[in-house]
Amino acid sequence: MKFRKMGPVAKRRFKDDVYAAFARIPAAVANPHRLEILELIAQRPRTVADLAFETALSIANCSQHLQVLAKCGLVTVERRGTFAFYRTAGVNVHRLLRSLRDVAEENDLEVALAVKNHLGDRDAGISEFELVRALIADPAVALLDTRPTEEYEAGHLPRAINAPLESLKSGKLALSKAKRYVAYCRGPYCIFADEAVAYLRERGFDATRIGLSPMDWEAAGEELSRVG
Amino acid sequence: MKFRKMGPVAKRRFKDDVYAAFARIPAAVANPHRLEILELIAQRPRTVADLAFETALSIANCSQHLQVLAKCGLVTVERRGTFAFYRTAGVNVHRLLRSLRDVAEENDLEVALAVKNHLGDRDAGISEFELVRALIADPAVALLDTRPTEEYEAGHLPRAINAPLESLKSGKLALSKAKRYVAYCRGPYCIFADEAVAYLRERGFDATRIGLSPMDWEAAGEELSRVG
DNA sequence: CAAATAGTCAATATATTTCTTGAATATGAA
DNA sequence: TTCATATTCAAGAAATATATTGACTATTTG
Repeated sequence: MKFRKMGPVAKRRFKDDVYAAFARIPAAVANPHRLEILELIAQRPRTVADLAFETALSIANCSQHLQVLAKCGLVTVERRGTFAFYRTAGVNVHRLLRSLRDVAEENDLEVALAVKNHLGDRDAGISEFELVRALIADPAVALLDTRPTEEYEAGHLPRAINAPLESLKSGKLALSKAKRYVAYCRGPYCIFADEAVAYLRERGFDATRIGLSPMDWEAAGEELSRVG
Repeated sequence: MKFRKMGPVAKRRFKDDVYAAFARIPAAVANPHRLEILELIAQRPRTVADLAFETALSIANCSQHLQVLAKCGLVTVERRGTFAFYRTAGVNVHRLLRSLRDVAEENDLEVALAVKNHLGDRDAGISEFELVRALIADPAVALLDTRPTEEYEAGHLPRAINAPLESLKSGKLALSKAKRYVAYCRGPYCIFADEAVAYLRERGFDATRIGLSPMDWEAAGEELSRVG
């Protein structure tokens, strides 16, 4: 079948339909809880109960949010026994989250403000992406993945060491004052890396954070390292 | 000021604040009319009345939508006399629109369905982006920008000729059966290129469409040509 | 089989978003 | 100054989205 000519009224109806369908994707992402859920499962797949706990939502509510996301194809489910593991649908979803953050950072002062209100003048950190490659290559630098071990295992930056706060506190990690520590976590709005940097600095180590997350790294077309 | 430690309750409040602020951007884009408005002014700046006409909205309603977009920093206004010219805030906004479309195309069957319902099996066209560079370089190919002249003048693909439907119909453009015509317009959900291709094919020309728009081209970091 | 667990569904009250209407403002022209 | 034009503002009705509650289904365990 070929393209069919339309009068002006048909054209308007067509456009209305297209944009209505199209708008469902931003609508799915336009809820604070769903955004948080998305960023969580972008780190690694999770069950409904996991997500409900981490987001402080009721299980029913969380399940409903997940279904909204699934209906738009933003997340997929895999059922194993009575569990439902949700994961992001693909790298395009990560790219979408990334470009939302880019716009937020460039345009929306309120996000930055909300962060400042709580964090004070957060450590500006080493800039971004271009540098990360150099950091990975630099043997004087130790990259610290400050996320929970499960997320580290699901994919981390090359050469990064898993170093969640408890792990640092336990003293099991051998740290050196000669090294330069660069911490990252789930992204610029996550505080794991801040906590780790604060902890390390108090003890006299050279520590900085970067805002880049493994999700961003992958969205930019780079490979993540995995365990096992 | 440095990073300040937070208890679990403070952390939750912090996250709620961050994601609430963050979600305002997708919320602004989550309305069909605002999406259409954004895609229109991504082509070239427009006045409120222009946009109201093109989207078939009342002027007051359109103005309100524009203010929602402006409040998130997605669009900017420039006032000249009694006119208000709205334009997209920058290339990040274009990238956001692009990644929404990517997700839509990959995941959301309904958009594709809405398109199919109205267009029939639309001409699949030559694939995408990678090819466009080759097309631009190929002297046997004539790139047709089928958008209105004002949009063409605001920025078009290198070597493209402005060829809105009326212009083709008027016969003022010298066309050759030896050429291969490749048409584009505002993007995959716009029908200008379809109309041009249909018109040319009826008359025995070799014509195809591509879905790529000048906006995408720019979002990918390429330069647009401008008149004047 | 019954009980426990993980998740989903359905109904409803609440909150938010959207469109319409008509008035208000602000600029430029006569 | 007066008028017309382009846009914005404000209030309210209608439509939509959200969180809560409690019931429901399906799978595993005893």
